[in-house]
Parts: sequence; structure tokens; C-alpha cells
Amino acid sequence: MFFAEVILPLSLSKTFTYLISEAEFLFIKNGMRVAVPFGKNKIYTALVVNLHQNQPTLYDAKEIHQILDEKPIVNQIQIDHWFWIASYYMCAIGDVYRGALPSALLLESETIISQKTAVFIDESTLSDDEFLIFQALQMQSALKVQDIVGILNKKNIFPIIQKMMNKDILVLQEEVVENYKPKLVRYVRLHEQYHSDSGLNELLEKLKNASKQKEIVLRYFQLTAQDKNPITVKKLIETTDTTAAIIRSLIDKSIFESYHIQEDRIHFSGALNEKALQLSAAQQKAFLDINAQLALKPVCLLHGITASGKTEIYIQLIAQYIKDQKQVLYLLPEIALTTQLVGRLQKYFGDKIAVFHSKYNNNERVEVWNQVLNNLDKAQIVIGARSALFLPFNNLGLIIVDEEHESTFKQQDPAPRYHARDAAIVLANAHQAKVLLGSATPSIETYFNAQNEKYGFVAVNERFGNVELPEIELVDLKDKYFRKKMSGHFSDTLIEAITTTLSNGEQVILFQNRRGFSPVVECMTCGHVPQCQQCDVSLTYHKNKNQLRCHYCGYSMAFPTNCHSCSSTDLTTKGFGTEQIQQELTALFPDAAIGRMDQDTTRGKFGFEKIIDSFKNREIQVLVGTQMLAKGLDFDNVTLVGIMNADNMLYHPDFRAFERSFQMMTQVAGRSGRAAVRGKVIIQTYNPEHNTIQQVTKNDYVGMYKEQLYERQIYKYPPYFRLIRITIKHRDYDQLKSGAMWLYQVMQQHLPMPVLGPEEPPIARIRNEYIRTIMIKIPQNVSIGNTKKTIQKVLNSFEAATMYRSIKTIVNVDFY
DNA sequence: AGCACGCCGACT
DNA sequence: GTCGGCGTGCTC
Repeated sequence: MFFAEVILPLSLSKTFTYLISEAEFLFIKNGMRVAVPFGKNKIYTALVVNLHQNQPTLYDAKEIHQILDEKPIVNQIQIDHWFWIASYYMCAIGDVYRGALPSALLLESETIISQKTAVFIDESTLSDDEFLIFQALQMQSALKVQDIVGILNKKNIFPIIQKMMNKDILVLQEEVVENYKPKLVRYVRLHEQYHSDSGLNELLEKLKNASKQKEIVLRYFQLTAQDKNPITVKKLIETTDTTAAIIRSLIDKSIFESYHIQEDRIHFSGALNEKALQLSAAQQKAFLDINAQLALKPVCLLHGITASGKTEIYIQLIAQYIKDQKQVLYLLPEIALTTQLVGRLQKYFGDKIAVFHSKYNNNERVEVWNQVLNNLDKAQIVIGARSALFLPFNNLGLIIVDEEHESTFKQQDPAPRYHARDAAIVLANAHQAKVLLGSATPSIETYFNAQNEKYGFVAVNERFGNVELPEIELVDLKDKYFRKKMSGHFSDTLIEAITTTLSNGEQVILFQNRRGFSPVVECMTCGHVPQCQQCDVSLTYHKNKNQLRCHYCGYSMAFPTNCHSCSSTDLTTKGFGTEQIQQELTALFPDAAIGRMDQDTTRGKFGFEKIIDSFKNREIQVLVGTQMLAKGLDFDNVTLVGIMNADNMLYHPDFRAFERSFQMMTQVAGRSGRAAVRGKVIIQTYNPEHNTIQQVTKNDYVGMYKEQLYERQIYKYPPYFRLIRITIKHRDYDQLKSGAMWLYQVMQQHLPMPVLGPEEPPIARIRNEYIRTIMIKIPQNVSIGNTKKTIQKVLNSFEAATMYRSIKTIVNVDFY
């Protein structure tokens, strides 16, 4: 007997065993997908990870339903890597599988309900619900489970279906739906009969009275003459500024005919720039040093100050690996940055670049997946956010992790909670590939590894083209408020600087970190602030929609007309977000073009690009934004950066608050003066003497590193200790409290290391669930593997205890 | 994640 | 007395 060991796309840690025939045994390879029945009547897309002949003793293995692939779509390196992620980040292998594979490749079955043919049904024997289903089936031959839920307006419809099946009225059928559809593009061409000169005259005669249609036909000729390529319907509509309806009428009249061609959804056409890349002396030296380091070590850190031209160094390095026919993965912290980067890389690598991230739709992702799988030229360089790490590379030579310090490389919410930078290093090791970590402000852990010579280290300390670092000026808010030099949140110094910059025709960026300082509504009479019903937070005021919203559960309500506590109508908005800054700015500079960039204004696939483009094109003079602005954007006309309030990031209850503040401010400051003119940065703060702020002004990364490292050692934080956070949630406050205490005590008994908690987080209730956290600090000299095993054991017994088993637990390894 | 089984309160 | 709510446990 032959068996296949598979993983299922469910949050399950086990693999499952299915029976296969000998022929299937010989055909199936690891990494192929098979459709398998699982549970009562569902079919899932499972992934084969092992083939064997060991019959399970405790149960009868089911047979697989169907083989879905001709050849593996996942390779062994990936499978091993996924198991490593599951084990290191303490999550189910099913979670990794589900997170890794584009969802279009994870087909799921859908139950199709239809009427049994050639059976007489006595309608009088049917109950009301049964009659409704019966009637619906007269109109439509097949129904889905969801349809019936809608028709009956009931949750649990299975008993009714069961009854009708017993009465021999219905049949069920599981249907696996293929989600991926190749993209077909609609083209138009002129109908054959008008190709000759005489036909043409006839056509123009015909359209004499339809000026719009005639214009379209003429434009069509113009376009074909211009670039010889087939003309898409879309292009014709765009260039002639018409509607699809008019084109359709031309097709209906048989003047045009339309046809379809399958094509890749994503293609970047960039003219190849034949000119070789010209590196500065400093860049060239860094490039050689990196190569020397990577010859000795698998990982190298490139510490290059802002605007030192790291991208050119990357390009040179990529070119080298491409020449050896190796694949290159370029990881970025933010999807929004890809457009800018793709544009730059195209000049050197033409169409060898593929992009992969979560804003791409399912079909687009499958295409990139297949390109990488088949090692196609057009996916030799993959640019992507953290999930690109899961692509089926088979010949990886280099991984670049740009802006290595960014926290977005760590996936926080749904499992797998992996860190893309760390997982990339493990993956590279399996491929015998190299990793380059780049940053102007490396994370403490990475710099520590470089200092200890675990990683290679290369520094670039001059800006490209020898542009000077910006001049940083601190503004003491305490003093300014005392001396009444403030207009709203703007100091006179900042206003003056903005005025000068604008009059020079240069641009300004204003940075406001919203974290923890959202605008709220407050009652002037009783001080009441509206709270979310389900979460322990104040509702946030959104001016453009005149709404109050909860950022945690998404609840929203209209702006209240009176206080819900005392009914007073005297309400005011408090707090300080980007919106308010924009508003104040408009009042101060009524003639300036002001743009805002935050989560609200960058929704949608190209929302971000739109704002960036209009800023680059200088249609916007002042850009107000949140942390998004800190991430590697390149504007050549910005000479002033203002940080509205440096303090709210400094005082966050987080061991990385100072490190993060330094990184954030240094990165934002780096946006200023990237071309010829020396830039200026103004930081408004209540604590101008604070060490971290002083380090930012002196551009003293090493000073910040040393100070933080010292504190990390004393207070037992990374890199000296590894942290695991366990979050537990429950609807019942008391049950959660006692469960948290139990878990804490048992953990402490079994672990010879600091266990902290159980702590109530700043937001102690979300979506009506109370939350507590426990933190475990693992010293360097203790085995992480064994510690995790112990933690898992304790968690297992916690989940087995009757009184606690309804409490949800979430483990987050290296949560920082 | 489903989905069934099984135990308690609101209806015929 | 039954219908249906959701807490609990298993799925190869």
C-alpha cells in the first residue's frame, strides 16, 4: 500500500496521510498539489510533502480525490524552509502553507446542490423551508450553500438538506473551482472589407454623419501607423476620449472587429539603458568591499547614510549575479516603494524584473509564481514585500533586504508571524546564496551581529555627489509656548523656514507621527470622550467623512450632535493628526498647494503613487504625512523637512522606542536636500536635550547604538535576550484573569529565565475580548529549541485544562 | 477552518 | 415536548 503525507491549508500543525495507488505513487512528487477530502464533505488543496508505505495503525487513510499538478509547483527547499518557519515561529505548518501559496492556487471545494432528475415530487409533503428550496431549484438548476442560506435566511441549513436528501429530492456534488484565469485582452482591428482603398472610401462615406465614430476610425489609422502594434480597445477608448459604447456600435456595424489575446498581467516596458552604471569612488569601494565580505560570510550589512546611493551599489551587485544566471530577490519594507524602484532598475535590467506583493491580485500573483518556478528570464530579479520570500526560487544567488531595520518585515497578525529578514537569511543558507542587508539606520540586532563579525560590514559615510547632510535645528516647544511664539502646532521658526523655502520655489515635507495621538471628540461641559463599545479605546475623529471610527474593530458612527453622557451640544475636537496639521497649514499659507499622505489618502492600488507623483512633479508644494514618508523616497527638490513633534514617538512603552525614534527622525531628515542645495531639518520637541534627539542632530548612529546596547544588556532585551510574547484573549474578564495567572505561574516554574506578566496591554479589550500578555526572555546561552518545546508543552496542558480551554492563545516569537 | 455532537433555554 | 442556541472535539 502507498501513502502520501500532505499539509492542509488550515491552522493545523500535523500532516495528514492519504492512500494512493501504485501508479499515483510513481507519478506524484513532493511539492505537487492534490485535492483531498477532509472532514465530512469538504475538499481542500493539500500539498504533498512525503511519499511512503507506512500504513497508519490508528485510522483508515482516505483516498486522495485528484492530482492537481503535472509537476511540482513547490520545491524541496521551500518545503524545508516552511517547516523551519513553523517550528521557529511556533505556528501550524498549515498556516505557513496558506500564507505562502497565492490563494488562486489553493482551490477549495464548493458544495453544489441540485435536484435529482426524473423523480416525481409530491409538493404537499414538503415543509415550508423545503418548498422554498424546491421552488428555487425550478428556477435555477444548481444552488450553492450560500444561496440557500440566503433563501431561507437561516444559519444552519444542513439538517434541511439532509432531510430532502433522505426524501430523494436532492443530490450533492463537490465542485473544485479553479480560480486562476489567464488574462485576455481585447483588441480591435478594421474589418477586412475596408482594407482596400475603395473600401476605405466607402467607409468614410458611411460615417459622414457620425463625426465621433469617424474620428475614432481616423485615430485608429493614426495609431496603427505610429507603432505597428495591435490596438487594444482600452487604448482606443483612452486616446479618443470616448466610451466603450461607441466602440461597440462600431463593432456592431462590422466596421471594427474585436479579438482576444492572452497576455501577462504585469509587464514592465522600460527602455534598456545601454550606458554602464557609473559608481562614485565611495560606491565603487563599497561594492568591492561587499564582494570581499560575501566571499567570506553569508550575510553582509551595508550601512550607508541617507542619500549615499545604496541603490546603485545594489544594481551593480545584482548585475553580477544575473551574469551568472542566478535569481535575485530584492525585499522592500513597503509596497509603495516598488514603483519607484522598478523604474530605476529597469534602466539596467530591462524586462528581467518581476514584482510580487499583496496588493497584486490573485491572478497576477500566480503569474509571477509560475515565472519564478520556471526560472524565466522575466523573473530573474524579483522585487517584493516580505511575502515574496515564499516564491519557488530554484537558483537563488542573492537576497537584498533594503531598509533592513523596518518593522514591517515582521508579520504581526495572522500566523505565520515571521520576520522576513531573518527568514531570508535561513532561506539563503539553503540555497547557498548571499544576503545583503542595507540601511542608513540598521537595527541594533543587525549592527550587533556585524560588530561581532557574524555578518560582514561595509559603511558608506558620504552622500552621493558629496551633497552635505542637512542642517538640523531643534525648536524647544516649551519655550515657544511660554513665549507665545506658536500658531497652533507651528513654531515661528518653522513658519519662517517654510516661507523662505516656498519663496525659493522649493518643496517642504512635514512629518507628523500619528501613533498614540489621534484626534478625538471631547465634551466641553463634562469632559466625556466617546469610546468604542467593543474596545477599550477612544473613537477617532475623521473630518472628511464627519465620522467617529474605531481603529481596532472598524466600528464607525456619525459625528454626534450632542454629548452622549450629559447631552450638551458643546463638543470640540482634540488631538493632533495629519489632518489637523493640513488644516492649520492651509490657514497659515492659503496660497500654497498642500498634500497629505497617510492611510486615509493612500487607499487603493495607486493611491500612494498618485500623491508621490504629484509631489515629484511639483504640483504639491508642501506634503504632510505619517511614517510612510520615512521610507526611502527620493525627491530632489525638497530642502526643508519639519518634524512636528518628536516626543510622542520617544515615549512609547516599548523597549525599541529610542531606537525607532532615531531611525524615524534620521530617515525623515534624510529626505531633505538630496540634490545640489543643502537641506534643512527643523525638529520641534519638548526635550531638546534628550540623548536620542541629540544623537539625531549629530548624526551619531554609533553613539545611539552604544547607549541602546548598554540598556539592552541591563534590562535584558535583544540582542542579549530573545523575546517571546504570549497573548491570551477571552470574552470573560475573570476567567481570563485567572487563566493568565495560571499560565504565568506554570511558565515560570518550568522555565529557568525571566518570565514577565501577566500584563494588561495599553488597549486591554478589542472586539469585546479582554487581553493579557506574558513575555519570556530567553538568554543567549540557553537553547531556544528546548525552550520553545517547553513553552509548547505548557500551552498544550493549558489548552487541555477544562476551565481554560476556551481561552485563545497567540504566540509571537521575536515580536519586535 | 468547518462541521457534528450534545447539552440547556424559549417556543408549539 | 421540540427547536435551535453555541460550547467542545475531531478531521487522515
